[in-house]
Amino acid sequence: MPKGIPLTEEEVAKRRHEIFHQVARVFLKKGFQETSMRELAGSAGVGKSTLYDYFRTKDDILIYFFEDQLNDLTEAAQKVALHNSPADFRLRQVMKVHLEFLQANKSLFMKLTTEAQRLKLESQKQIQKKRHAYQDLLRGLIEEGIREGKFRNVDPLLAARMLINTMAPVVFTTRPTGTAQEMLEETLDIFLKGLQA
Amino acid sequence: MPKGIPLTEEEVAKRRHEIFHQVARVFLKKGFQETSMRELAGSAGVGKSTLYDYFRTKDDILIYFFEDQLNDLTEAAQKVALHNSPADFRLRQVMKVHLEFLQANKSLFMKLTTEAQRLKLESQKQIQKKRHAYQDLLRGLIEEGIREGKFRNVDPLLAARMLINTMAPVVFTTRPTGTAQEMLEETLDIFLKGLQA
DNA sequence: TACTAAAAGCGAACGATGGTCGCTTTTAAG
DNA sequence: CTTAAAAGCGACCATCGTTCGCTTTTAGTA
Repeated sequence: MPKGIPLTEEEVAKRRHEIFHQVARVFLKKGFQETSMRELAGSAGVGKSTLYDYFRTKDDILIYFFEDQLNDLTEAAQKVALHNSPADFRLRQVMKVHLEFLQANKSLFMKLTTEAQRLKLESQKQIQKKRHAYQDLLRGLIEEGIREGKFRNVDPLLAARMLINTMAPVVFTTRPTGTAQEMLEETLDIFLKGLQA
Repeated sequence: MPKGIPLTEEEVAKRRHEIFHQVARVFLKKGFQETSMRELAGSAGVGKSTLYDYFRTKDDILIYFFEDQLNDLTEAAQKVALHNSPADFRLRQVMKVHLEFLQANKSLFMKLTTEAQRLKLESQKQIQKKRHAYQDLLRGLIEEGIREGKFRNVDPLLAARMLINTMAPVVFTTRPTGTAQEMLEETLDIFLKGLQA
């Protein structure tokens, strides 16, 4: 990277992604909190301060990519949610997309989700808004299902939060009862049957 | 506490409880990870090393009491689970006991549950066994419900984990949709209807 | 009564951490 | 050739969790 010439925003974003994927290799193995900035820098082949040139704090390294992925999930889910089919079918499709995200790239999003819950409380506040956006998307689908007579009259936000909070721990567990796909399908079955009108 | 005379195990346990409830006052406000050993010691009116005389590590302070409460919950739930009534009714009663635990002492167990998820990964392994014990209790109830024809044939461990993992985040939320009682009741409704034969 | 070992309590010190400061090198503009 | 600006980064800082070893108190023993 030549000095003396300021980087464009694209170059900064590209550099962040490069650094992230390099540091991810080490922290996904031993845990984000268990990995020091010195170790992260070493695995990216840069100096410790370089991390601070691209990220405000240590927590921001994880937040930046967690939010990136959560945005992608919300957008992908939004596309599915806009299909012209019954709400319960679309909800099921959205949750399949969610599972795909959880499992992609050696469960990167899954692991980021788990690590995000272990960040400092201040850091978690930053993520909250984007989590709400995804919750609201599911809430909309559940509301449609209620209007269509497919779902009974439950609190849609509660149901949305119930579903989301169930996802990661049910799939990412030390006591699996089947494949991730099977566990998700069964969880969805129980949930959707619980909503059935 | 007189020196020169070794403390009995009861005295040690009593002392631990005293210290814990003193340190809890400060870390429940600002987060366990956000509170230093120096601050914990100060709030208990003891020296920093005194904490190490009673607890092996910082994490052990929280683990000791989290496990204590989880044992109490499992025992209380066990008593309810042994009643002579339909399994679906008993499951509902057990979850009421669970909510009582989550809400007691200004949500002490709830907050410990949340903080426990932010401990070091090694520390979390320590808690796992006791978590499994509670999961197995609910699994047993669900299995009975299936045998009684009250529940349909789902994987009982998956369903148990689904329910437990739903509890804390649904009730302890920044986006409540009612009182804790109401949110729990509705969550249980959705879940039990989902299991219905 | 004096001595001694053992126990509780604890502050100084240690090695490690996240984060900052300011230096070095490279680059383009004038 | 000079200069300002930018990227990169290691030494340094304050604070952390944990350990070491000291002080005080106590009871048992000679």
